[in-house]
Amino acid sequence: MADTLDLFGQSGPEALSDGAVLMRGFAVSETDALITGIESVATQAPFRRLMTPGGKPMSAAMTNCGAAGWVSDRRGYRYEACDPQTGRPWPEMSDGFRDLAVEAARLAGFEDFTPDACLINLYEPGARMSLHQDRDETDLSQPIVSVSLGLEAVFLWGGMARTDPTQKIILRHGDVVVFGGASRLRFHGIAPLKPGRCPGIGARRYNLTFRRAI
DNA sequence: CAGTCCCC
DNA sequence: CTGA
Repeated sequence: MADTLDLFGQSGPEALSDGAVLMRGFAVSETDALITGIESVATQAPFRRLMTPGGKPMSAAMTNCGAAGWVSDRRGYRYEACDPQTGRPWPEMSDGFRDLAVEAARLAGFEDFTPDACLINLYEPGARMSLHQDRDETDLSQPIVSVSLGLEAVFLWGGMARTDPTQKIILRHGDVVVFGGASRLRFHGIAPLKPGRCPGIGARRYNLTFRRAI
């Protein structure tokens, strides 16, 4: 069974912790549509490096699609219906994006995922994301679905306290991580991206994170 | 008060 | 520092 799936670059869901599941290669067959979708979003809402509340630019660039988009500036973190840079609503979340996220959540044991936000992070070599929690969403009973595309990255999977030890997990093109339940508020991050190049995508990693924000 | 997704 |  596992061998058959492995022929297609996939394997069964793998538990990272209580409520957190890694599905290797789950999104590989959707690569072309996902990349096209990201490029379409980026033409309407360009990637930009947000400021942290402390006033420093993040190293990963971000954009969003869906009814709500995550933003950060000197006033804090929040979700906004419109892109502050253009004043227009964030681009629609396509059915293809939504269906992929809902199906991944379902396979991970979360039946009623209704995402309204997709944050798209663009990492270039050297970019990172320090340990943080996703806690700006209203309904913490809904999971986060994270899709990795392009260059591989070292995912830091921590605990409920910032100082808890972290597990290092290599996330490759097409891998999907779902975390919810007891793991919904775990600290997590991304180690500085190593240089490299991915066919068709280049020296970049995209990360799509689907959330129920409002 | 709590939060602090930054330091390439 | 900001915003609940």
